[in-house]
Amino acid sequence: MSYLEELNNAQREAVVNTDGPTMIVAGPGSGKTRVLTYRIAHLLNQGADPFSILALTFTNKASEAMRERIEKIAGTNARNLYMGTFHSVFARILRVEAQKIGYPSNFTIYDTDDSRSLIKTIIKEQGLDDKIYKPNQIQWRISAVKNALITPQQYAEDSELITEDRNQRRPATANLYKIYCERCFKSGAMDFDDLLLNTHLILEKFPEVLYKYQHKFKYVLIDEFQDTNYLQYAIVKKIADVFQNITVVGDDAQSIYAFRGATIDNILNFEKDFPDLKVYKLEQNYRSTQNIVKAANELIHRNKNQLKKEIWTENGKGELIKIVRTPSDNEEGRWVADSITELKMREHFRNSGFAILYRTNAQSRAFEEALRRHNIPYKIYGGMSFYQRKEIKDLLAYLKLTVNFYDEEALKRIINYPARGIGQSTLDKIIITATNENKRIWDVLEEIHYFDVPTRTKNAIEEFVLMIKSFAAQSLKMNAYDLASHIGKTTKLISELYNDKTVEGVSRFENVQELLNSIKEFVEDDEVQQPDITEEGEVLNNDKSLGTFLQTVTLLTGDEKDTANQDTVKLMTVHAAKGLEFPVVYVVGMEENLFPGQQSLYSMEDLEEERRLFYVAITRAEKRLFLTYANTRYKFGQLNYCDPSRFLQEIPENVITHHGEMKRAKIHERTNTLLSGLSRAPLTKAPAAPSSPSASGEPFVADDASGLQAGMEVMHEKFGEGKVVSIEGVGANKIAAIHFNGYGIKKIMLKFAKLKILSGGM
DNA sequence: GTGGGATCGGTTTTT
DNA sequence: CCGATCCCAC
Repeated sequence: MSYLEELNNAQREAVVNTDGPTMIVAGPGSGKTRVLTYRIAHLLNQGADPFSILALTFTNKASEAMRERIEKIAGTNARNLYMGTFHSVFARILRVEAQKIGYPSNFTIYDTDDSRSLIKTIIKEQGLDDKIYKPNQIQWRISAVKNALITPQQYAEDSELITEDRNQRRPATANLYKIYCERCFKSGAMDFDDLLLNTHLILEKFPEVLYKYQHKFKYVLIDEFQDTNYLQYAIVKKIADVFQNITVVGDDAQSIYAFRGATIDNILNFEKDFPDLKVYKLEQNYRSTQNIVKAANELIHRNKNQLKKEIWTENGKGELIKIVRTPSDNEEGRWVADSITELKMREHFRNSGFAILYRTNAQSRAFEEALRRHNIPYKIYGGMSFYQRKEIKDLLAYLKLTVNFYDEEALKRIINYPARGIGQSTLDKIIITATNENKRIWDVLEEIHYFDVPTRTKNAIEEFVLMIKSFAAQSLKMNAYDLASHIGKTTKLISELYNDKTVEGVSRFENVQELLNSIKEFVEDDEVQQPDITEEGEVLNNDKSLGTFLQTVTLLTGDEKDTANQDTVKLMTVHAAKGLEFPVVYVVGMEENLFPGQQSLYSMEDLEEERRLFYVAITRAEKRLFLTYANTRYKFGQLNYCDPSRFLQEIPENVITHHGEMKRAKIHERTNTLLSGLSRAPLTKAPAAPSSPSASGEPFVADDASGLQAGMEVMHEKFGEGKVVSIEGVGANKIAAIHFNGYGIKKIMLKFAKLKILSGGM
């Protein structure tokens, strides 16, 4: 067992004691992934059946990496592990079991966009105002209650939830939730939460199914346990109940998904639910320099909510952490690109040794531009994923509809794309008919000859139905790749893109080709995997069917290509960087209101989560760490002044060095210049109007540029004294805004010299 | 039913 | 600044 010799004592203990409930608490850089992979490999080497091992991760990236590493040690057996993200593993199980609760095994998976679109539709159908019932917020709420295992019925009877909704002036939320669930069910569709929820439901309702999986999975292992939510834990707890061979690996200090329901309670409950558990602590850090480890420790100790832990390292002190101030976001980008160039020359780092980490995806732009100008190859993770692009979703929608006629979202997307004369009003009528007769949209389409519709439209619809049915018939004879190409041709989808010679058009065309390629790969991949078989004897999950492909693809977030091996600088959010490490790390945008984000400044819990996030960010670095911030930053195309992040002050002085000091006075000078320039700037299109601020909150209309002065008076009147902390410049449509800093942030806006209070602060 | 121009509103983070 | 949406002319 040569691989065991690569481990230190604590790691080895955690690898070889494979039985019984186990918790491995592993600090950043402590070889957590290695321990987990070796533990699984060890199980296999000791003769465990790979099909009896369930290993759950959070990202596809993590599970791919782990499978590869296990394969190196334990051979091709690793391919048969039941391993993947929670969502993909449960989707696989549901493919076998979903029929028990009335879903087809070919159920569609709705991604976030599909589900939001459905919610939007429902809100409109119910005649509700989408300014009050904001689809995003409703979606968030539905997701939250699903993960708390609250059914629509329970929601409607829960006085606390009802009161909350009433206070938010959204009393119909419970009803929306109910309708949303019904519509998903009717469409044969599950959203991301449903994959968990329905798995849980089936295990609870059907003891024989529970029995089956309890005995199938003799070993259960969970990575990043601190990020599991209540529902996920409830499921694995059930499954592991018989053999009790459950291993969780995690670090409460790296819990950064509370916003989506992850809870520390799972760690505490775990100790309660499995009282005789063994705990292994991995605290030695092999990744970072002493300076970085020290900064991380001091920082995280400021959090009250934490299990006491201290990471340490035998590595050298290393370079000091460099804090960098730049005048603007663009110069921040330029500085980082310069720095990368210099380090590559002087110290021979590879491109792939660098990572630029930011808080929000929107920040990537400046770095992209600078890197491109410096001819440094880079790769951006996250942002708009490949599978969210319009052209991809369009083709996928055809495929989805072919597999599942009832998929409402897919249907709505492509019934008139490319245009075939079935417009919005026709579709509206059909949907109303379907709702009234309690049918599905597809049923109405199929029976369109019974309804009163203009002949032209009728023909168009009949032709459409016929086309989709013919695709479905062909799907039985063709493989997924041939079918997809056939569909692309028949629908003119591909030729439409091919004829578009704009830059975007060409890239869309290429994207579709890439999708076809990936389907081809999927079809030709002859990796053997033991199939799942239903009680009815149906063979599932080893086929190359379109249905399997579609379910897999929806759960894929980004490009799972082997980009890790390419020699490129990596750009990503801090969230996406979890589990990764780089010799040189730039954590950028270290500004108050950005990192920590402004929503987190008013709650202790949220601020602590931001701090854990920052902890994750800096512990990605092996040798060099740069923390940069800009004095000014564009937001919605408008200039803002920024303060350095409080987190910068939480790093001990003796491990940092500064670069690019800018005098405070100078900043104020610039602020004032802007201010005076603004008040002199003539604002066009000023409507004639009364000139006194109204107390009712009605927009106050000023007649000219003096509106700015008037605006400040309104501010004082409404909010009391405050100082101007930033000004957003006069943009394309003459917007000016003042940020006030009294208790919180107050903001007003001058628009066509019309004054409006946009947000009242906290 | 379609396409163009004006207007409004919005930024966490992921499966 | 950028995309979604609304409104209007064909």
